[in-house]
Amino acid sequence: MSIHVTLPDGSVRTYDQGASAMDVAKSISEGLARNVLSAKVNGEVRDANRPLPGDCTLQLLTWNDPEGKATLWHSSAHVMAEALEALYPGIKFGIGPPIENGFYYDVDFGERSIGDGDFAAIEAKFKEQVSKKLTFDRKEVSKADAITYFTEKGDEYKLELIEGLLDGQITFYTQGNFTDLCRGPHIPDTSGIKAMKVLSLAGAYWRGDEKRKQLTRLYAITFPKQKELEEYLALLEEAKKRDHRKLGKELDLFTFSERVGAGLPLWLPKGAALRERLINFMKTAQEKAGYVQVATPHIGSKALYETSGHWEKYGKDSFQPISTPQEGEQFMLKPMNCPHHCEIFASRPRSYKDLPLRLAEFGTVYRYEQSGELHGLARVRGFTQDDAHLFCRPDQVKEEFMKVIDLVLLVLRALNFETFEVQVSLRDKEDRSKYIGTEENWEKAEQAIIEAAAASGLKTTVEYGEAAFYGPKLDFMIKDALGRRWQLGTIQVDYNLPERFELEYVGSDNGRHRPVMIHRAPFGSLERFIAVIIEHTAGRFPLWLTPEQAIVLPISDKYIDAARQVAGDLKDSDIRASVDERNEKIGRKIRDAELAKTPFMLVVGEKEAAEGSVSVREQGQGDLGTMSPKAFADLVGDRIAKQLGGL
RNA sequence: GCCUUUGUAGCUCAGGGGUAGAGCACUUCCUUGGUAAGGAAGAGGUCCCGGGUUCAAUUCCCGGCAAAGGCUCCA
Repeated sequence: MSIHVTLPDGSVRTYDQGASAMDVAKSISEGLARNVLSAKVNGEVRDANRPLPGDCTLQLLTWNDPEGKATLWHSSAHVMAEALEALYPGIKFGIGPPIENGFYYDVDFGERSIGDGDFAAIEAKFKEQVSKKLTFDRKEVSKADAITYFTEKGDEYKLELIEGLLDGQITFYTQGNFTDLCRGPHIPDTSGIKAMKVLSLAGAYWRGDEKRKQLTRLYAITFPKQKELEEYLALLEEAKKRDHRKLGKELDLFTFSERVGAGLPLWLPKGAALRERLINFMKTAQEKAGYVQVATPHIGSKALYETSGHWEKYGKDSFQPISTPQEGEQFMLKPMNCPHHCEIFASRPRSYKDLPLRLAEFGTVYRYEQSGELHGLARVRGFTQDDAHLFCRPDQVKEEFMKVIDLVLLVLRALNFETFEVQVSLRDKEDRSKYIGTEENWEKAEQAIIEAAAASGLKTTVEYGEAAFYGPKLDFMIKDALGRRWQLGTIQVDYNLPERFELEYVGSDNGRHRPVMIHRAPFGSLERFIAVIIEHTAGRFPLWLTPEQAIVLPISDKYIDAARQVAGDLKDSDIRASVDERNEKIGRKIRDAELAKTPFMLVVGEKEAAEGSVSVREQGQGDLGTMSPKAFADLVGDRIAKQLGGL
């Protein structure tokens, strides 16, 4: 009997019954066989040395395939577990999956406490195990046997996992002295692992549940080459340099104060000015799109949030109400602007002719975040949204939604964000208790979003369970320097708040109708948005946004007056410029301006002072030659116009 | 909130039971220099806060506060 194996290039090869993916690899080349980590057989990732099931399609997986990497890392997790068990007998294991960059294993160390001082020993033991060229042996076991094994071992976590599995589908893998409950697949043997590093350690609740025991999670990563590990560590270092918390300090944009409180950013003059420019940019774009600005207070009566449903949903987990001293009235720091805006809509009768009504406000809101969740500007307790609420007729929803998508794309383009993900966030498929509103309205809202996104030609992914409690969302996500994903802009369709606030307009039929609300914030929060811009640009902001667009550098203090004249001329052309009047050589001034990431340096010496010109140098680019201040101003103006896309 | 780590000059960090250290930044002086660091001198600290141990604590212990990584990746 022989079997036919179809390879990715479409070629078909014939092998004896019982041949493995590894046999196929060997028949192609020894080099390939050495690099095979696992194999995709009929779309399923399996051990490379398992016999093929018969005629099949086969893709050999190596380090160059995401699944290949995952296999190596998963196997590495087993080896790390073995190393840990050898070092710390009696410990218990949770789960140990591969992740985006490496793998982790959750371990119950019992009374023992592990710190990063223990990493070296773990790495050494790991290398010792790996050098034995251990193989991973797969074994199918009955549920009863599996339970017996881990009962004897005393590992209640594995037992709990087994409980959730079906008899007949349980497999163990053994390498060296370590046997683990595992679906697999694994790499042929450990010789492919050449470099390993324990990266960090963290507490992680068993099964992600805060109420259950906290295990110790060890993050680590392995590579088939030592050099790749070094490159990866260098990459992490590089990412640290882009960290917005570090750059924000270096660029004098913002700070935090213990005395003011955690998660409450203080904007320094340069940062505040940058924020202001973002706000003005958005205001201009919104005015063109038919929005009107409103302004509302930072607090609102508790009753307002009882009406909106926020109190019931978030009351316990938000800043608690503040009370008036005499009457004991209760007010909340506002966590959202929408209830206030609903009341503005309700302040007088509305006609269908008034719709859509687009109320915009740069509203500062306050949300309690657990102390451990705070993160620079990206997660804070007080932040400003570029918020707006569009009240429209049901027949206008799709068009309005699409207009908002256009606005978000305009913003992303002006800030050079080329890569972002768009996520359609819908309700949890099973648990609907988290949401308010009728099934019918949710259906309508979800449909509206899906259709509008499709009509705008956006590539989207759908996530269930990510919707807001009052409606589905379209979220724009960006990755930061460390690869963490942040939600920026968001657009949400909401049929519920208009109902809770009993909002109405008079239709052309002279009857009363309920408007639909669209919540939207292209930046999301200004704080988080600025954090992401900082990391995305490594502090080299777009010219229109940057705090200082040009710095004038006199060659010596004989030319300070000429330099001041130039700076004055530039100011008249609305260019932000200052003069470096320090008693330093030109080389030093240039170096400092380069490091400060000032986009343009204008050198003024004897020649320039005499002819009223400037010698222009662009940050990171070098000398652009001599020109008049006017010509330079035009150059800056042109670049900005291009960036802003005509706004 | 919980786990691990950290907190020393404006910044980055070294140190260590008994006068507190470096580099950069800052101030003053010298230098007037043409596209990435000119020279010299000087000033600068509640060693996060509170308690304990000790003859003596910035250092060791306990408790706070703040910051970092994680608690979402499901055999």
